Amino acid sequence: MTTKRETSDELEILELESFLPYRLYRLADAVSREFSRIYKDRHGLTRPEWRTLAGLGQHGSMTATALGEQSAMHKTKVSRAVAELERRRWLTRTPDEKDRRIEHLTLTRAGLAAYREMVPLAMEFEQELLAKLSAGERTAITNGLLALKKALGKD
Amino acid sequence: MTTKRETSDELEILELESFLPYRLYRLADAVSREFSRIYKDRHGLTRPEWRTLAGLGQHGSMTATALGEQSAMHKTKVSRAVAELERRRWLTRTPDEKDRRIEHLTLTRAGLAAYREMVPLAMEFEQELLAKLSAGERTAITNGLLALKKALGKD
DNA sequence: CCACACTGGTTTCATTTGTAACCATTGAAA
DNA sequence: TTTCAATGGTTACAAATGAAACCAGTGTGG
Repeated sequence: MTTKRETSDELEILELESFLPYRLYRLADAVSREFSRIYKDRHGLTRPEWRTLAGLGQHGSMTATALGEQSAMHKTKVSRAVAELERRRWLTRTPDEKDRRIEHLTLTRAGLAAYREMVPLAMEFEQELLAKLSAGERTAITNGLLALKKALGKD
Repeated sequence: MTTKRETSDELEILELESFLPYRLYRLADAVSREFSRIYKDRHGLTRPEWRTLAGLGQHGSMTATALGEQSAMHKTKVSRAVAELERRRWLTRTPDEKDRRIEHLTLTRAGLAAYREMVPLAMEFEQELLAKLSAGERTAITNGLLALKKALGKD
């Protein structure tokens, strides 16, 4: 992954292009940026807002903390995204009966409609991307990412 | 990569956890965050600053535009990172003789020293990460990322 | 019952980022 | 040569982010 130009303690050069953290980041950034156009153009959503929508659409009803865990967002991001979606009337908060600190978040009809509209677009985006890969490459990416995730211990 | 719950136009659910852009981003973010500790703890560098250092260390002397291209950074990021490294006296600007818009950036002795110190740490980080993978997984990641990059057309 | 640590969530503030406007310089066209 | 589009780079402003302080509300130990 990385090339040593010298063996001893002479100057060692790091080839950024093949440095894993960099490669990974650059690619993720490019893909994410590309994909973001879909929800940004369509509804002016930010990434945290899109993730919130996606999380709620997928799970039906979640607390803010659960959302943060599922989509790896800082609580402040969640808080702000939720506030914005609420402002749009895409979700509602229902206070928990037993624990009044907790709010259960649910998509409204409008929120659900937006979700239903986004899902096929998201899938299509992914399909188009994957379609450019061979079957072998697809499994390579899938397995590679999975393995790396495990290696990171952030399971 | 993605699961359809329904075949017809009923509600389709997007499984965020297996959605490629999300998986990619999450992983890159985690790795990058982890790695950033190295240059942040050690020298209080930001990511753009680190990349600038890495670029110059690798290539010896570059213009700001070249830096931006190599490390996929917006010109404003480059500009600010360069300004900061200059403030630290880690690099110097030399105006181009022929084209006075251009400045050639070069690491000073101090900058080079910092670079030399960082490189082994970076390599070690990568090695430790890769060491947790099997040989097959390593090639899977490498090839997968490469293929995806090509698919994106951002070569 | 009452401290007191903890948790869910929001807000405040400082930093980082992106967009667009900008300045200076260049190069080609009129 | 003057003009004008394009380029290298910086700056100004607005938006997104993260850290830490904060405000309930909970639940445990005395």
